[in-house]
Order: sequence, then structure tokens, then C-alpha cells
Amino acid sequence: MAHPERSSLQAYLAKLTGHTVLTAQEQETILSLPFHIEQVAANRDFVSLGESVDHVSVIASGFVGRFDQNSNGERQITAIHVPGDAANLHSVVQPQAASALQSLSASTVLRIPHQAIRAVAARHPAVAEALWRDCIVDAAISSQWIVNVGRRDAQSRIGHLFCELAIRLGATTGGNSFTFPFLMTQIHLADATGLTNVHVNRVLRSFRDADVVQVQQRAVMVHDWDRLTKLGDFDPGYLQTDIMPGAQLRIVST
Amino acid sequence: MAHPERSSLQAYLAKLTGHTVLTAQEQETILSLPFHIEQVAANRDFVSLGESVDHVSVIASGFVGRFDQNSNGERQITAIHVPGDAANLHSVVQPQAASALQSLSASTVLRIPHQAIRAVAARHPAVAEALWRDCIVDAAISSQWIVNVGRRDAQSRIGHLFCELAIRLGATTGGNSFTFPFLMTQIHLADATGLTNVHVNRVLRSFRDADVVQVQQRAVMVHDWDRLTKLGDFDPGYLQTDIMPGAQLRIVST
DNA sequence: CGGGAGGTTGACTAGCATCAATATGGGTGG
DNA sequence: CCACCCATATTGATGCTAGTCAACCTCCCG
Repeated sequence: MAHPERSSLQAYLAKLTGHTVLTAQEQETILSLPFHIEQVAANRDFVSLGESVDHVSVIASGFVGRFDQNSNGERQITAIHVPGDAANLHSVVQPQAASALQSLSASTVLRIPHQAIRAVAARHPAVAEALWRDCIVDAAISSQWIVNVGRRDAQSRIGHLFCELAIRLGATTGGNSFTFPFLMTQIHLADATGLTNVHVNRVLRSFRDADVVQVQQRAVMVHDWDRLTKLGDFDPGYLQTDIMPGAQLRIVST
Repeated sequence: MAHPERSSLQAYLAKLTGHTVLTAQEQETILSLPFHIEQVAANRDFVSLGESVDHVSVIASGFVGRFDQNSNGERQITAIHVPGDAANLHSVVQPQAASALQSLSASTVLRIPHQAIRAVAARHPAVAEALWRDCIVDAAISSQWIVNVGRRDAQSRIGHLFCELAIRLGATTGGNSFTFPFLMTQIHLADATGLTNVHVNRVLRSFRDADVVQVQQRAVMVHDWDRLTKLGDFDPGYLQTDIMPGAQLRIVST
């Protein structure tokens, strides 16, 4: 078990401290978690449906999708994970995978053994709380996806997904116009929104023509964030990433 | 704080022990949780969007929906809760509600203070694990809903929902033909499946004509479970309710 | 007995799927 | 370094599923 540069876990720790108050010591235990580094090529299942896993996969680089499918084999992406996310934290308490994890681009994945996470959680209740809360944030995003595919038209679905990613990638500090990495294809976008790749392409063209956003070379160039949030019917509250400084939660005592 | 007949919590305990191994003593602590009983009329929000709650709502009777909505006010049900479910267990670690809870029928709700749940979880790690896992099971159902509204046609969406409810209500022991309570309207069904009530009505008629299922007087009469599971593209694995006896999980030591 | 929520049916429409053909471009091997 | 190739992107033509609008019915509850 290697302990390569702990800094690779920094991004995940940052996500946790974004919603939960952790002491310096608790933060230290997270940064000291052991892991294996795994390089994954694009479009590769690295966790298969039904597989029983003994480790959590933290994304260090690249985009990863959680895939479900219907019996016709039509795939639906039910979550997109970006660097700093634990893609299957839930496997700590539910090792049998109910969905597959597939890389959307070439990715780097940190594999942390369940055993190590359970040990830390058992000794530090606040860490256990942070992990539990992290799962809840994921679930809140899932709920929004249900609304997205159930009650929005094609433009709003795609617009909403762009907004979600912009916020989660911390790209929205640049005013009304900025760029963020988008390491996935139009086909993936179709799988995520419940549309066909053909229709996705048409919507993207309409966005380009309207000068709202432009997708190019694995990046999204937002030209008009205001209009995009309206088009995408987007309310950032649910992501919990814009909590007031100091408003993070902690239930167990310090 | 009343301690009325603890048996009201039995249903929820049964749900927990369905996926997690708990000792007699741990089970006892759950049954001794304090609660208030609340009667709720149909179509009433008893948890509002954005509200900060200090208690978990366990459903004792009736059906309850978790509602999200887009900015047009079109509502989407992202989860349906039946007796024995904790509708917002996640509020223990995330008190601010990201979705509203609304009764779909007249319902009885047990309000358990967060404080009491946290105290039990702190003293009994296995209970904390069970609660965390319960949230994960909910999330797995959410994922399936995304597939449902994203990648299935109207017949399959409604068929799938019927199958999910049949399993969760434990109604499937009666062979190929049986009945289960269905305490919601066609409008609710539309809100849950991302369809219009008009189209729901047409699909239900086609089910009736094909002699597959019939909805009548707040009950679903399944005539052909085999055909329904095919129509609904249904695989029960994700519900975790059919785990082999003895295959429930427990990570912390006894 | 009256009113309102929920259910049913018909006619028409719109948004997205489907099928098909072609363009582009990044990566790989010769 | 070039040529090829496969994945991805793009565009057009056509059809179908589900939405919309509207009218009417039914049944439960007060």
C-alpha cells in the first residue's frame, strides 16, 4: 500500500470541509488514508454492475460517470463525478455496486480500502458524520437529476447540467463569462440527460447561435452565465457548496 | 414527549433489520425512541422546501411524496414513501430540507427528534451504520427513478413504479396475481413519472385492456405480475429487500 | 343535493426520436 | 511525418410518442 503525495487527497478533504467542520487532527487522519493510484483510459468500466468492491474510488483527474441501464441496454448516466469527488463512498456501507462506474475521459482514480475508512470513521465520529453527509449531498444532486429528466425540456436539461458542473468545478468566480473543463462527449451528455446524441447536438448548436455557451475542445465556454442559469432553470442552493462561511455543520462534539 | 405504543416503530425497525444485522439490545433502543404522532390530511405539505427541521418523519400510515419542482412550478415527485419508511432520515445530518414532503393521502406520521436519534447513533455504532445504509438504499431507489424518467417510455415508467411499490409493500408473495394499496391519484402518478395526468390515464386504460393491472378504489390489482415486470423493465435487485436470509450486513463488531 | 376533486375521452400539436448520410479530427502505426 | 481509421460531431428528412386544450363524467364529501 503506497502513500504517494498525500496532496492527492487534498481535493476530497476540501469537499468534506466545504460542508462539515473538521478539526486539524481529523483532517490529518483523512489526508493520511492509504490508497492505490489507478490510471484509467476513457470509456472503461472500473466498477461493474453487481460487483462487490472493497475500496472507495476518489477521482483525482478526469470525469467519471455512474451508469445504470434499462433492459434494452440503453444507458443512463445517473451522476457525473469530477476531481475531488468520492464516486462510490456509499460502497463503505453497501459494497455491492448497484451502478457501474465508467470513465468519461482518461482519469486518475485513488482507491482507498474500505477497511481504512471504517477505521477512521470508528475513531472519529465527526469524520463518520462528514462521510454520511457527503452521501446525502450526492443524493440531493440525484433528486435534482430526476427533476431534470422528468420535468424539463431539452434546452433546460443541458443548460442545468452545465450550471451544475460550473458550480461544482468552482468555475463561476469569473463573472458572467468563463470557461471550465468538460471531459466528456456529446454522447455522454445524451446519456446523462435522457436525450439522443442527435438532439443534444442540435441544442448545443442553438446555444452557440444564441451566444450563450459554446462547447469546444473538451471545455465549455460560458458567454452569458445569467442567461444560462435562466435557460437551465438553475438554483444553486441544493449543491451545498455556497454555504455561508462558518455555516458548515457539525453535530458531534469537538 | 409521548411514548405511545412502541409498536408503531416496529415497521421501521423491520425495514432496518431487513438490510442490517442488529442485536436485541440495539433493536430495543430503536423501539424506545420517543416520538409525537401527527395526523396529516391528504395533499398537505408537512415539510416545506428550505425549512430547517429538527425531527425525522416516519410514516405509520398513508403514502407520502418527496416533491421537487422547476421554476414553472411544475412538480416532480422524486420519491414515494410508504408505511415503515423514514421519509427524511437524511435530515439528521442535513436539517435544511432540499425537497418538500407532502402527504399523498391522509397519513399518520411519527416525528422523532433528531436529538434522540443522534444520541442512539452515538452510543450504538451499528445503529448509526443501519441509518446510513438506509439512506443509501433510498439513494439507490433515486438512481432507478432517474433511469425510469430518462430512458423508459410511458408504459414502462408506470409499470416500473407499480413493481417497485409492490415489492416495497411486500405484496408479491401471492403468486402471479395480487392486490396492494395505492393511496395516491393519477395526478400524483403523473408527477412521479414525469408524464401528464391525461397520458397516465391512457396508459392505465391500456393496462386494463391488456388485463395486466387495474387501478381501482385506492388499490392496484395486479393480474399478471410476470407481464408487468417485463412491461416495467423491472429488476428487483436494487431494492435490497430480497437479500438472502442471513446476508444482511453489519460492519461494526457486535 | 350541490360542489369540487379526480377521472375519462377526443382532436390536434409539438418536441424529440429515428434513420441516414457525411464531415471532422485526434491518435496510431507504418 | 504522413496516411489512415475510428470515434465523434453535424445536418437533413420523416415519424411517433406524449403534450396540450377542451369537454364531460363520476363519485365522494359536506
